[in-house]
Amino acid sequence: MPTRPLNSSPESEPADVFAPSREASKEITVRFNNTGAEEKAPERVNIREVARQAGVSVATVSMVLNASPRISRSTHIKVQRMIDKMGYRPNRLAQSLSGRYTQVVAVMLPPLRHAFADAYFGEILSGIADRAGKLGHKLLIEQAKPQFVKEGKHLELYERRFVDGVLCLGFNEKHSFLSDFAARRYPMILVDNRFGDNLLDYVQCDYRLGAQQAMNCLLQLGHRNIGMVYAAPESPTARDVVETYTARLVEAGISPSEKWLVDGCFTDEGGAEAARVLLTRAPEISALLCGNDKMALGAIRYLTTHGHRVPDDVSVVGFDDIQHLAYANPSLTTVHLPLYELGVLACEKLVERIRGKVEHVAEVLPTHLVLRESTGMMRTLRSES
Amino acid sequence: MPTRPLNSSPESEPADVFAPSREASKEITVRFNNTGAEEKAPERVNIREVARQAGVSVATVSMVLNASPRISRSTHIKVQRMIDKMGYRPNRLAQSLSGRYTQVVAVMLPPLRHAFADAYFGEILSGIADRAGKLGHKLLIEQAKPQFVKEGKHLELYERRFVDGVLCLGFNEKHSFLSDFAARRYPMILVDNRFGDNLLDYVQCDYRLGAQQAMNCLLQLGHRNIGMVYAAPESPTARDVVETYTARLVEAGISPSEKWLVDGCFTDEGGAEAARVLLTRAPEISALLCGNDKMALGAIRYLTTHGHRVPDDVSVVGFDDIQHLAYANPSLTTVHLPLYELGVLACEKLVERIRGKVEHVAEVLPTHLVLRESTGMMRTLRSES
DNA sequence: AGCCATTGTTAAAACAGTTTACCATTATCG
DNA sequence: CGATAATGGTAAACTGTTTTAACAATGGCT
Repeated sequence: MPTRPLNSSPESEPADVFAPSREASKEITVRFNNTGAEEKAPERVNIREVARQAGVSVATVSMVLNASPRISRSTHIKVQRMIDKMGYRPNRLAQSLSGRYTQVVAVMLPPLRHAFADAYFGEILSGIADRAGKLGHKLLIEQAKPQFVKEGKHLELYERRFVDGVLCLGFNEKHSFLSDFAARRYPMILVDNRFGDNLLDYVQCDYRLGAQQAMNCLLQLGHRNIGMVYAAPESPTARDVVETYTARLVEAGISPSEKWLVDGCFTDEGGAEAARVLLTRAPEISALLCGNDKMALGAIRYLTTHGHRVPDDVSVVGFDDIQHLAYANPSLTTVHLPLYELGVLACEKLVERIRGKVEHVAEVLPTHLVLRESTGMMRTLRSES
Repeated sequence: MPTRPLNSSPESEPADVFAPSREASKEITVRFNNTGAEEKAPERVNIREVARQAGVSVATVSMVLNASPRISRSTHIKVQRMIDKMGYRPNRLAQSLSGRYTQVVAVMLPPLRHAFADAYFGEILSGIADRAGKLGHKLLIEQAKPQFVKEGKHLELYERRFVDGVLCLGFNEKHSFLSDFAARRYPMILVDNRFGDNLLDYVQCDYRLGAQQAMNCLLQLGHRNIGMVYAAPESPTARDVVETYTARLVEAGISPSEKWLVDGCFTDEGGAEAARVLLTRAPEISALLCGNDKMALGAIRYLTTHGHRVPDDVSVVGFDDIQHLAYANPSLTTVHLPLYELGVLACEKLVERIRGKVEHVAEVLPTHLVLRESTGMMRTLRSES
């Protein structure tokens, strides 16, 4: 999608955004404060004040703010000028209280220790944040700690009118509290996952397609004994990958073995350990498909430090295409998930759902393979050629 | 709401000239509702409803909610019971509108492409989020894109009453808009940085101490020709490190050379490139101090792939101690920054500042060295022993 | 008994907007 | 020319809470 500069330098903006006149008045304000009179220093102006100064009713100012067609051009200009002159900014608490929407959406993260420092979540969040900004929505972040859910705070988010809707990242069918949202018809979208029964709204990457792309690559390179480091079997999308992996093996006339499958817990260390287990109990393996890049990296680290060259002895394919891994050594061949775009889509669809423009959300985004250095032809084929 | 009946009672009562009881006419409404249909499932209950059912005034319910000591024990229990029974949740838009605080704080991130996926920001954010939760505050995230600042949206955050205060991560003196907050006395705390004039509130790690710990380590291992990969010279804390590095060299009787200093831009690739430049133009270097872990990692990657063993030929020390790097090969000796704790402290202090409990915030947290495998005795010393 | 505190409760006035029903003007048309 | 429609604007009701001033009902003390 948008290809932004890697180092977008913020100093491109002018040094002083505001007119010096405003700065001057500020100084006066501060002095006034210091003499100890009243702390009404920032002098909040409200809609009534604007209406009086513009010589119109409060309703008229409100309609100007909301660009109502019932206001004539001349009145609109007159009022808008006064708004600018007085520096009036509508109080959005009052707006939301009397209106229908809060214009805030929440992002819920799972209770992992490093949820905020995660490359996978981060990429999705970037997309969400960008689109939310464009749609005039603010973003609230919450981590769904057990305590949080137990106290029903996830429902309070709506019921106390903190937000209009919620995006849930990194949850799976084990997190039954997610059904609470649907039961009350509160707008919620599951991001990059779905529930088995498809009763919950979701947007996700096409993990089946991704797994096929990865398997095609390995099979075409001549690999037949392909191991898989999976994770989170309780997640439908993760199961998609395993199922596709198995199906492709069968299609290629290879009978998949239980010995070729190990859980790597989505972590770096888990990936390393999984590689150890796999190559110990199934030395015939010449390629590994990993459920995410972190596990792939861990696997490569284990392999290279234990006498297996990558890709000469063992090929490795990852999943995610997280940043800064193009520089790894060897650089990782991986299935690119359009996570930024998924975040954008999730936010877009959530707002549509909030506005009642759609009833149900179920969207899938295609993946593609990024061929780098961690994959190669199978050993025997290479020596033959 | 769009379909708001102006006249809340369905049956048109004669204008109740004598009855000042809006409450009375509402009772009819409610009875009507209750005996009528049940289709309006979520049926929002408000404080008036609770008051009527409990047979007390709205003020009393409000005081029960806020645990006012002016309410008798018996009344408190009676009202609380009704609140629970009806599942009443106070509308926080109304609470904030009438009250002094929104109970929301914003976190501002710099306009970097991967700001949300960053291990450094993520660790601080974890601390902020945990403490905010404990203090009953919600978290809003914003990325300070140039456009955002240019339109004055950072001030709107307060002026339209989105938040009570702001925490700014990853900014430096070049970002002059930060002074806007202080000029208006809006609560804002700079996290892990400060402005030269110290007019802005801040909390930070003790970078001078950290740099000393790192230099002590290298000097004690016998290194004398120590290079430095720095970054962001416009940031006071980053300058602290460079200054301390230079000072310690001088103290040890070593004259620092300009050739030993290279900017690595805080990135992995920058670190690799910096290492290349340093070892090309100053082959005498036997140790590197890096301004963060990412650059250290990049440097190690360059070194190990270009005939320099780490730590046998060159020792490397990082800064940050970001997670999952303990597993790198060789694992990284680094200065641990208490980023989680810094986040907690920042949030704590911001809320104190909002509440008016403190006037100015300036806190510094100590660092400590984590000795791992990327450092070793200097070559010549080793061979002597 | 009369007076002053103390205690617990309440009516009403904020807070700052949006929306609706209604009311003047003009404009259109048979 | 008068009835009807369209246009532009407004008063007041409404969103759901906190807070303050006032008030009744006790209790303690001369």
